[in-house]
Amino acid sequence: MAPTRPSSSSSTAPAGDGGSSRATPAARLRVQRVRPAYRQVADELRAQIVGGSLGAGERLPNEADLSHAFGVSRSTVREALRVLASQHLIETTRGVQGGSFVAAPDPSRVVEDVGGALGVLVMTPQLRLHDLLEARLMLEPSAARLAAQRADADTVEAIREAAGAPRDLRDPSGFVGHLDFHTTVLMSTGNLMITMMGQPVNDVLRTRLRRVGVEAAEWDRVDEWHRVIADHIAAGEGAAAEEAMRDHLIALRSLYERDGLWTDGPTDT
Amino acid sequence: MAPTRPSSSSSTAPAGDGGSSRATPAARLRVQRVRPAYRQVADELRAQIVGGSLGAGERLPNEADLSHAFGVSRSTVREALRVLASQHLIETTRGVQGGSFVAAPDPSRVVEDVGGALGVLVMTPQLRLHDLLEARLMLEPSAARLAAQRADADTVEAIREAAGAPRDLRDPSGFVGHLDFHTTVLMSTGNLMITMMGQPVNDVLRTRLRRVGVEAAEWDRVDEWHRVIADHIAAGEGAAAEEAMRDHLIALRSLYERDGLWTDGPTDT
DNA sequence: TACAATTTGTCCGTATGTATC
DNA sequence: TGATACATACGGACAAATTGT
Repeated sequence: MAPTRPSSSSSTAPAGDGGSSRATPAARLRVQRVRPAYRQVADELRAQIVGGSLGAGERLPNEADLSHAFGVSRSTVREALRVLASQHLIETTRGVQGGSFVAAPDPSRVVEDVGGALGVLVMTPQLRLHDLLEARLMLEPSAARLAAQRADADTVEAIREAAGAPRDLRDPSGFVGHLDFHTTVLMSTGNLMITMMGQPVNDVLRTRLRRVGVEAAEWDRVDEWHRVIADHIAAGEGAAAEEAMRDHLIALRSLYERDGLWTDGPTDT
Repeated sequence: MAPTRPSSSSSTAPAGDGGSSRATPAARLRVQRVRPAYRQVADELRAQIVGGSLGAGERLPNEADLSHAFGVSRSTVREALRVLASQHLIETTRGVQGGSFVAAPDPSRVVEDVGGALGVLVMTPQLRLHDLLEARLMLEPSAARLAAQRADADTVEAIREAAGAPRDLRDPSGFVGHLDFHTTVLMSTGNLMITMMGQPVNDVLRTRLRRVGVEAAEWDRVDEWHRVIADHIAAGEGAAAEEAMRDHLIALRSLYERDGLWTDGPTDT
């Protein structure tokens, strides 16, 4: 609470009073560019949020009060709030009872953001399809082993459902169902960090990979592999599950890396 | 180019013209909350960027033109631009020749963002220290094996330097140097995706973990382990590097999980 | 059902800082 | 030394959404 001014130790001369007196000649050396006011406000509020001074669910002062407290205009406060909102640190609603509230940490939003960032990075010289598949090949076999060691009745059922759900291969949801098996395995480790590592890759593959050119028989083999892996996990056979997942991903990799499996943009094509 | 209006098919009645005519009674059922104009503008521009319609380095129209093109005010455009800038999709500079430019995809920014998001997630019931260490234990041994298989002269030198750099244990930079070895191993895989998976964890451990209570002799053993791993990687002994890294991380885990190694906030305490 | 209160959303006009030429 | 073109910031006003009376 009680937000402090962004800079300006003098209380009689609010920072950013339309036009102010900053512009000291020392700044001409371009040692460092002044950070805009909206950034300073955003940084200050972010520090209060991540520092625990503002707890999850807590309500921020309204925009008018914030603008007065920071000595900036309401427009500037709003730009700062937009930054925080786009980082999922606050959520804003309208109306009486509305306002800006500190958002609860949400892993799924992190996964979404990373997936989005991956979408613009992938297919550049820096990040190729092969890198994604190789990274997945590093994580998911170990995840399958861990899942086998820890699976209880509920997770086993979820994995079996993800592996065995019947689907029409011509239906787009079929492809989604396919990768949802891998997602389920990640989550079955009971380790959120492992899910957050692996899921963005799966998301990018799901949204940017074409299904054209893949024979139905190949998809049947994918299904069969999933069932085998699910059986190993259900039986608690960690080493076997790891091996089966590795073999499966290697086969998938050669399937994916055939030409024409990529789209330029999202799946709309 | 040629951005379209956010909604409002009628060209004679710009959306958000101070007061407008929307407010159809059908909306009273709260089927869906209307998205604010700044959000629609941001989404439209984002679609143009990720869709390739606006290439990296390309310049967006200035704020006045954008406000005219979208039929909204400059303030609304600015809020949209703040959202895109905070997602590292654009960069804005002032002055003539300035403006908003489509940013080049930058993996390091993704790593920073994920690290920041991890910082607010960690130490909640959803994500514990043990999860981070376990996830690292899954990734880095395999990464060490891959690094050994691929290391050329330059990367070997970098790894040796990260492992053998002398440091004062009482100096904070010593701790940084310690985890930089693990970062170097990740990067030595030549696979950016693996680095992006593992580095945020290392960042969080570096910024939020205390060094107090750790004996100097234990740090010496950490150094020794790093040297052993570096030797295996330099010799191209993948299996040995993987084993050594695994043993090292297991030992580190028991070291980290002792009481009192966590700080509530960033390292300032 | 109607009305009031509160808060965000959006607009406009204006002024200033900043970088380039 | 200007002149230009851009982002940055201000302040005030009104519209829209939500909740309560």
